[in-house]
Amino acid sequence: MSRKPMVRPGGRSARVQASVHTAVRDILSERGRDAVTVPLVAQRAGVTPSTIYRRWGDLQELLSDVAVERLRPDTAPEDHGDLLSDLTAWAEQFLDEMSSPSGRAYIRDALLGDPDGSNAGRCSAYAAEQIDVVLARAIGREENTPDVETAMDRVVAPMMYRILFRPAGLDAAYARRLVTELLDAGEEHPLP
Amino acid sequence: MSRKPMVRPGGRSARVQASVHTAVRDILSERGRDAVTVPLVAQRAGVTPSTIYRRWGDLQELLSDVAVERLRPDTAPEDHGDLLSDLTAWAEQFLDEMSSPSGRAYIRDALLGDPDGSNAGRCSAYAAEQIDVVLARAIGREENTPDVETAMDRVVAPMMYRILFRPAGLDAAYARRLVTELLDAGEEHPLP
DNA sequence: CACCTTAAAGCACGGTTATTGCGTTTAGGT
DNA sequence: ACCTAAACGCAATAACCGTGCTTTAAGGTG
Repeated sequence: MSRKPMVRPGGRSARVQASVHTAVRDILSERGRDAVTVPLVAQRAGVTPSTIYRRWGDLQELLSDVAVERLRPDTAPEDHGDLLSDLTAWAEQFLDEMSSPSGRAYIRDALLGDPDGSNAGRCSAYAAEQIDVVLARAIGREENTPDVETAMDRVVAPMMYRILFRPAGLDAAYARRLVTELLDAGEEHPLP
Repeated sequence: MSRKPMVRPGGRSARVQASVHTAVRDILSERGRDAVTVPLVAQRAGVTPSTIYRRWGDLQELLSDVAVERLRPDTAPEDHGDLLSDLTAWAEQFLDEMSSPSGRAYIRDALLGDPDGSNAGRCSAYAAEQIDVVLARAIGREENTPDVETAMDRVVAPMMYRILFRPAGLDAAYARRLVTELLDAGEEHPLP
């Protein structure tokens, strides 16, 4: 019996996908979000609009797809020797990238064309993965280490909430304070 | 000298605004988000499309406007006699309302048509206001009480983050746990 | 109370976009 | 080298978005 090919990752398909993605990013950076339209993306990518509708089905799904790829961290968190330094540096960089106007726009796009929540879930998984690397290092150093869920609740969630709902008055000091409070709380219940 | 009338709140304008808002809510609940379009809303509201463009300028701004009004709490938090009960009850109700499919949709709409972030800021202000009422009661009872910012970071932000980015596995127990952890942390540094 | 000013709503139209049917190309397997 | 079907290109259609101009009526004035 023959295997069913569910998707064609090679050759023309891959070329079209890459071309469309870069076209979307270019238009976003050059003319802003409102200028991104299917015919324009298609023209810039050297593709017909119908191709985009067949592959992505919707402009918002395409934007969400591009946004998630854009928000994926391209490098592992740096190692500064201890948990406090590692988490602080990561949180500062995260807040800096995400709170920029383009960062907020990408987050909103990722949330938008996402009926089942899988794209937004992928964004959250990226952050959890990065934090997990940092925490695993700390465990290796036998430091007192919170778990990933607590770190997400105490550090990532407050930053993201403020980025989305209260974008005024966000700075690196806020990120540092969240990390400090997370680790201080852990210190009060030291492991035996 | 004469005062400049900046806006006309009475008579026809108010009638049109109410009619358009209810039309949007009806279409949202009957046919879903994708069916909401300016001509359809206009037809249902007994209004011409140009009126909507003049007043709101954009479909997303209209949706954002309706969403914010829908998310405004219509009643003060109930008084259960102590801070733990009050905050727990409020958090459970908040999570229940916001994590529903329609709640998530309204939140996304409020975030969307919102270039300057004022609508999203209003949503956050609603929650802060409700929490402030609860905390003010607790202070009146001379209970040990965290401040509003801490409560937002520890309770509201984690719930909202999970609603938006990780909608699976959310229940009242999570809300209770967040409130308990917030108040337990405060108990460790009792006021003199 | 009648008049005046002007914000707000209605009307009609042009331009652009979203969307689908059908034929052609080409990737992946036999 | 051939075959199948997945993916793409072309073209046409219907719907929507957005705007200039006209008409209505809200709120103030003499």
